[in-house]
Amino acid sequence: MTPRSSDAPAHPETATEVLPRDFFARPSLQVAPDLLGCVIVHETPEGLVAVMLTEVEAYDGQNDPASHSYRGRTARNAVMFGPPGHVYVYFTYGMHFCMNLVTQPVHGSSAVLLRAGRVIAGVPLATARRSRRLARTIPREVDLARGPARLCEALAVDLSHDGADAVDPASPLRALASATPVPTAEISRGPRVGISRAADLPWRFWITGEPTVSPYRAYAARRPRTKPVTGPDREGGTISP
DNA sequence: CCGAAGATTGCCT
DNA sequence: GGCAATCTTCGGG
Repeated sequence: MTPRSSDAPAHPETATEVLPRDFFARPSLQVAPDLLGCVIVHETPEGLVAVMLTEVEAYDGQNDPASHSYRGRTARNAVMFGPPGHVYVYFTYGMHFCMNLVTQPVHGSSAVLLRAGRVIAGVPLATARRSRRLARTIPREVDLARGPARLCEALAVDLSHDGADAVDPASPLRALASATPVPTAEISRGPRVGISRAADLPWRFWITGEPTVSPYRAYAARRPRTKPVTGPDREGGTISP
């Protein structure tokens, strides 16, 4: 790890220790609100980015129709069937990553989706990462990790991190305890965002009034894609590889 | 095998 | 507010 000349933390907001594995060895509905105020740190050759979690969602495995593991184990969701404290990352919409932290496998597999956070270290790096994708928008600081795919991009988390152990102190990607726990009175809860099944369950938790919390969007079915061209082949011939 | 949905986001009207 | 982008994964035929 990084050598320090004294015991004084160089960055107070990133000096807390990793959460104990037991923290995650509980049902998702208990872990989720407790994750608010906790910090995800990712150290890469580019530098360090830390995000304080402000919005999360609980998924309850095979007891939850909205969970990726509802219908059992597959190659994609295998990590959720493993030990708690590990990272489950999935790829969606052909372009986005979302990250979860695995919890107690009471119902076969469970996890908490990290929906949003506030970047508390490495703002310039997070801004640079986000800016790469944006053609006509300059990201505001509060938007850097506002939404699950943005959070992953700000932290440079992708499929290569699927299965990473977030409670290993030596891991570049770690989940740290909250320096100042969020009082229960400041936590709001409501329905999860963008899911079609079990859409009414209030399993989304966020810090009340936090500007980094993503806007709620109800599930909206996408209309069928325009059908492939049927008609004569305009190329009129074969195309050599 | 193939069709369709998807724990989203950004940009345009 | 609407819709395209973009492709993996899953489940049904």
